[in-house]
Amino acid sequence: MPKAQSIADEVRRRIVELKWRQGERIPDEADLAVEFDAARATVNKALQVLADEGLLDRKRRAGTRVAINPVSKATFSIPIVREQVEEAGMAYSHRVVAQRLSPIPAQIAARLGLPEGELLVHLRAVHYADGKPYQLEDRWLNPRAAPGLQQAGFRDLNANEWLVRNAPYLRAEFSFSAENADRRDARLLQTRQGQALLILHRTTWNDLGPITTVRVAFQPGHRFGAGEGRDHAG
Amino acid sequence: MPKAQSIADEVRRRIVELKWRQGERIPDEADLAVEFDAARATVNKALQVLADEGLLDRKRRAGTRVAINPVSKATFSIPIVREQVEEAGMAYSHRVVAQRLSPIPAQIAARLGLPEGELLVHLRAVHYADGKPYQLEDRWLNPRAAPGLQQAGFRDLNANEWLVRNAPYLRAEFSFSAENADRRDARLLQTRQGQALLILHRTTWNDLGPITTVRVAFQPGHRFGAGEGRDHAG
DNA sequence: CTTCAAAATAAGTATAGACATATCTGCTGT
DNA sequence: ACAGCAGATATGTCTATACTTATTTTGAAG
Repeated sequence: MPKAQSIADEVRRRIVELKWRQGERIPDEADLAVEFDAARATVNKALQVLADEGLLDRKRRAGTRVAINPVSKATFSIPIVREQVEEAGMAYSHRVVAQRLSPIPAQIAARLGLPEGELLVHLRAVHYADGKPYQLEDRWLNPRAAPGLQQAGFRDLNANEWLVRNAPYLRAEFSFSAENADRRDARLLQTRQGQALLILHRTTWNDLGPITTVRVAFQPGHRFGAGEGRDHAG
Repeated sequence: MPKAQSIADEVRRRIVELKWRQGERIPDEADLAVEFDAARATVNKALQVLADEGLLDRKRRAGTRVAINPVSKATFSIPIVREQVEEAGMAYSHRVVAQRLSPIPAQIAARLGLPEGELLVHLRAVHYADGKPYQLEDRWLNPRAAPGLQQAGFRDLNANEWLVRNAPYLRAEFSFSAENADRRDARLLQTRQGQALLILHRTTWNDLGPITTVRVAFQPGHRFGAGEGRDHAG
């Protein structure tokens, strides 16, 4: 095991076992280097890891303190829905329900930071697993931030897959909420009106501007998990 | 701006602008060190950052490639609800609805990795903002993993706050789902039965075992956001 | 042509040394 | 008492060097 990592583990252990308490100052890098018989750079690396994890707060001259409230990093992948379904051993299919160039409403404009009424591609599609609705996408696409999108053809484009493979992004925003299924949601997901649905809003940007924003409505009962250090799907 | 960071930014730019495409091999550390006039250690640090972000896949001898699978990291903190409410300029209050030592049902046992029937503290509480229900907690606490919990007294304990301040954890798991409010949810959140509720399940562990698992039901309409990512696509 | 071992390679890790920079502490003079 | 400056100090960053380790390539032996 790498030395830096074993130092990080030991420091983590001391924090979890309350040997070093929240808000308390811990020995400086030089002292720890002596204690662990390592170079200062190695101790520095270990402590930086813990600071990234949110366990330590570090400030020049002021030293290193145990963070007051720890932060958890969860990892989301933006999955290719087809692969996700197939990995679960089910047959994937996909249907584009609607698709046209359309002026964006105020709410979407605000989310994207574009002027209201700008023309973007509006796409509604359903992903199926073994013929049953799996998730429902309501998506706006900005061809200006994703050159090549026009050529990809919109007729039966699987936007999710095309974007994952062709449009790297610099920034993303996620939010979760819950909504009662309206008439359309219920019809497309083949469930009853009023059914509680987990809704994920996701927007991505690159240096040319917003790429896409999407509202994903999951199949009733779906659980979206995120555990520390693990890759998870959605 | 630190050199390592500007190298990372430049590499990121080349990926986003498709100069280096997915799956493609990028120059090795030594070559990049020459190009950017830096030591190899500095280039290494920059590329490690990008690999952590999920943008690059690195393997000894095989070199560094642009990652195929997009991964986005979002950071959750476990908030102190009281502070969250007060920061929004509202008055916080809190009510413990039920609380007793109770054998855990199978579902909770499975989630915690403990034997069914083990005695844990079961707690139900409501957090209020300006007198209106803000969120509803249904929590199981393991005193064995959080010594001092007994002394903290369960009568009107704000478990959320006590835990954040006194029980650092090593691992956490989150999941989101949506549920229609049942009778009890509706009563405690002062909403109608059937209302779609965003549900967060959260479990934390330290080296002594599971600390707590909690089901949080948010006020109707609540949106749980997580921003900041940096990778691929859609 | 196959198998397997040795060589080459690129990343992984650690080190000592140096300098930069933020910020805390204490001193100084008014 | 107080403002402001000077030093001290802990972390931030970079470099050159060395050695380690996983993996691919090569090439020799069967």
